[in-house]
Amino acid sequence: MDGDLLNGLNGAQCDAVTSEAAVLQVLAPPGSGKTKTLTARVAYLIAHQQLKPWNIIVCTFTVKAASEMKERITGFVGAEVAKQLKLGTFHSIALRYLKQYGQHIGLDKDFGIADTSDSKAIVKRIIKQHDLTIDAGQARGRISTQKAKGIDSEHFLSSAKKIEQQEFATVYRDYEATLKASNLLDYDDLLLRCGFLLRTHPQCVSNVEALLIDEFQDTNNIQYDLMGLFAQQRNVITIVGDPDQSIYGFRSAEIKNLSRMKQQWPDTLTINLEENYRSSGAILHAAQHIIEQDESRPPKRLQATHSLGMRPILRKLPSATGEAKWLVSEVQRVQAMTGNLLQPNDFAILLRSAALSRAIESALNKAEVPYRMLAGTRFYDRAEVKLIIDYLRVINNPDNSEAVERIINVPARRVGEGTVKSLHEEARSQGVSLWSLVLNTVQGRCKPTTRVTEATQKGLASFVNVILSGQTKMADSQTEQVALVDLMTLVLRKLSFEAYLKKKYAEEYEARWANVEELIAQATDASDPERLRAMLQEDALPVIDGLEQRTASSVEDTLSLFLANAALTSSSEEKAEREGEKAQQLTISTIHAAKGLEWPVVFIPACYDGCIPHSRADDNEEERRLLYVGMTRAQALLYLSCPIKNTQREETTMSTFLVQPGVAAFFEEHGPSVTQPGVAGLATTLRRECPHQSDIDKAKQAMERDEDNYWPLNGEEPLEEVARWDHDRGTGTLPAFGTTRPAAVFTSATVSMQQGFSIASATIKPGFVSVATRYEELMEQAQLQKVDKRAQQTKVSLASLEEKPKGGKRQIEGQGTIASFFAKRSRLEPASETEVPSTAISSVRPLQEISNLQAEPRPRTTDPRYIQHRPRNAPLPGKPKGGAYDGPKRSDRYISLDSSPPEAGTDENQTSDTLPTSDATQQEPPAVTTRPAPSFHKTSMQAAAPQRKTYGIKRSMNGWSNRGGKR
DNA sequence: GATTACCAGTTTTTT
DNA sequence: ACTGGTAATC
Repeated sequence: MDGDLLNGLNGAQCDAVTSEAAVLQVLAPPGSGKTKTLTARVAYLIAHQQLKPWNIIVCTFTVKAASEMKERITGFVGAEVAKQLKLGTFHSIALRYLKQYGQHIGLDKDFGIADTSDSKAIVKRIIKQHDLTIDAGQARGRISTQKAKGIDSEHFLSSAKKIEQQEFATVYRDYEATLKASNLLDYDDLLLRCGFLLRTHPQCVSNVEALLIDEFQDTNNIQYDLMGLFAQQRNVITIVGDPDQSIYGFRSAEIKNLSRMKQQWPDTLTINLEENYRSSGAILHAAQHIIEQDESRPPKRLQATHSLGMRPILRKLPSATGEAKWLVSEVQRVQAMTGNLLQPNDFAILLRSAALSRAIESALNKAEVPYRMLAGTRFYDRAEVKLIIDYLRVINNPDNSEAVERIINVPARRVGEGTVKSLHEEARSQGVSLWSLVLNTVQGRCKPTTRVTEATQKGLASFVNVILSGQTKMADSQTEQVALVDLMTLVLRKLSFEAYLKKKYAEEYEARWANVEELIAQATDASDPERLRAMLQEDALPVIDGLEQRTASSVEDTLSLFLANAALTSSSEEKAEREGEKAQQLTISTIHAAKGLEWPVVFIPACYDGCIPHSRADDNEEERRLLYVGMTRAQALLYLSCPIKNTQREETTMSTFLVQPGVAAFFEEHGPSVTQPGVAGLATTLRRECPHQSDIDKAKQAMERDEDNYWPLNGEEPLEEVARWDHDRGTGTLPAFGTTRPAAVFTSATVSMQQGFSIASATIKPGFVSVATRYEELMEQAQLQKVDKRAQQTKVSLASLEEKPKGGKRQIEGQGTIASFFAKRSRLEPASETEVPSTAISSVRPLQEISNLQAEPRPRTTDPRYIQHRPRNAPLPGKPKGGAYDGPKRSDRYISLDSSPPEAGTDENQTSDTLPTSDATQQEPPAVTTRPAPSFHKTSMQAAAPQRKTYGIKRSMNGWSNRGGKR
């Protein structure tokens, strides 16, 4: 037994699993087997301490973490036992307690859950009603924060002084009143009320023998309280967490809870896990370097167990679209060059915000790379599903005015916004719900002051009819057997829902209807008495003597349970995941949603200031941790990239986290050359079988290029793109280089690999180098570069400090950053046997200082293979110097399409302040000077260019929200 | 004449 | 998906 359980665990993990300590903290960095340890401990508690699974509570923060945890525990103890555990998100566990014991604190058993849209609508209405000036979104956030801190609306009211606070107090109070009137609890209420229940009725948790919490660094104060309350009987608590991965501060997570826990239970045992089993050494070192920028953070050990592997990549690209194209080409290249060792499933693209997916989706679609969205819009939030759910909610509880308002005119019934507002207001002043006013109007019992046209009256009647027949059906269920699914089909039929979808979504209709079918399937599932019993049992809390417990009996109960679960789950995702296993597809996700997961290859695009760190974030440390979390998802290959222009075509500055001293040393500036030993190293890191050389060769054949050498390193447009621009417009006479130029060969090379170690030279390093030695080297190298760069760095950061406000004359700052970034680059020269960066730097330096007439501190990589890709580095023969070259920095001054380049004088004046240089032209590499003049119009063209390229994909569709269940 | 329906442009992260 | 503006409609 022990053998099985502890198999494959290291010493520290074993200690954690078998610890006799009552209160245990396991602090574990990414990839150290945190979840594995937690699941093994659950199994251990059951097997060795004879705890009953139904007396164990396991809490996670996200739905995905919960299902992952369940899966892994099932692996240990089998499905039967796993099912008996009380496992779920904090919210779902709180929900179970409230559904089953809520009557003890005066909670109606049919309470619904106010989801985000409900609370938003309520707050908005209150603000409008009182003519307040505060922002609805902000107010909502503040309500949540106040609740999380445990300050209720009354308490807040008494302490409010300023007008602005008074306003907020009003909103808060009315919001609470509205929830109460509609019999709703919001997300925070679930936790708060559960806390209240357990405080006043500790018997509810008298059975609990152990509590385990995953990702503890994300707990907020209420959740912390709940922890103590859940465990109040025996105080047996195990938590795992990592302060470095705390990324939910916006949800009031408190890292301090870790130390608070130690104070509350002084005998808390802390075990640190230090070994990372996930990522290659190079990835880990880079991530570690970034997280250590936070100086307030206590130093922590993180031991790599894998070999160094390939250095992460930090790539510059011209634009979001360019970045997306490059990204896709790298996916394809790496896949081919590794002889299909890597499949689409092995790639993930992690984003700071979901909206960034657009360009990437286009590129993936165009290249026909299959992909899926992880945690896009939750299933129950998809418009068509939500609509049906809302109908059911109203049938279940017509006093939910927010839900009524959302569905009253969908499908269109000629009941417009104005009418609804007015009716709502009237209902409020009469002290009745919107529904009863509408009902009375339709049935002729009252005449509203609101003007209602004949058509509108008819529309209202048909709405009332749907709801009433639904309610009748439910009432019938007392006498005959009516299932949940019957109710749903009734609603669908009454609404002619299929026809409605067809009309509204046209060609997208199928995917929409598929979602509805999925919903029907779920309802069918819940309607099957057998399945229903199983589900209820799984949710059921153990019966406790002398404590009254409610259980679902009627359809009504089933419905309200179903709806409550719908508000908390994203259950179709499991299904999507299962399907996802069959079909190979790449993953796109937000970094937040990717927490706890891992992939062999990870891309993190859009690494610029304003995105990471996000411009609206108020805690930059948290943003840094977010980047850290993203980076540590990668097992073997990590790509960060930064378009030099954002989606609004403004110039960007690379993320502050990535321009800090020493960072550049950890990255390559382009994708790796994948060699045979490199593939072997990858295979080792991923613990997979190495593909045959013949497979690699075969895959290579199909590739247009086998190196990441199409996009210039400095982030400018590739020559071919520029040529195409000109050609399309009929003004250019290119191309100087064929579009199918043979791929360049990395002679002086960079990331060649041997036995999993990256070596900065093509010269293959003989013999074995220990991880430790390599690490030393790397650190030394970083150190050297740090010293070397201090000077430039100060310059740059000063510049960027000054330029904090956006807009204006960005170019100086931007160029400074770019220049310094490239100045840091050192490994492009063939290094000596033992890679000594400082040498490399000095050998590169002279060339870097060369500048052309433009006086642009453009990066000067010495690598000849890139020279031909830098069309716009040279002064343009016989033409004014501004032109095509000054794209980004002038973009704000060119709005319309302008075919003549800017006056030379202006440009010179402007740039000469920054960096006066003279003789650069002569030293320009020959390859460049022979190149014909490219476009002058890039900047203005871009500004005037059609807003979007659609690539034949409907752009109206925000894939993020729709893709989830389809295909 | 007022309302409703449709179209175009922008979006932090999650229960 | 949400907002705000304009065209179409009772």
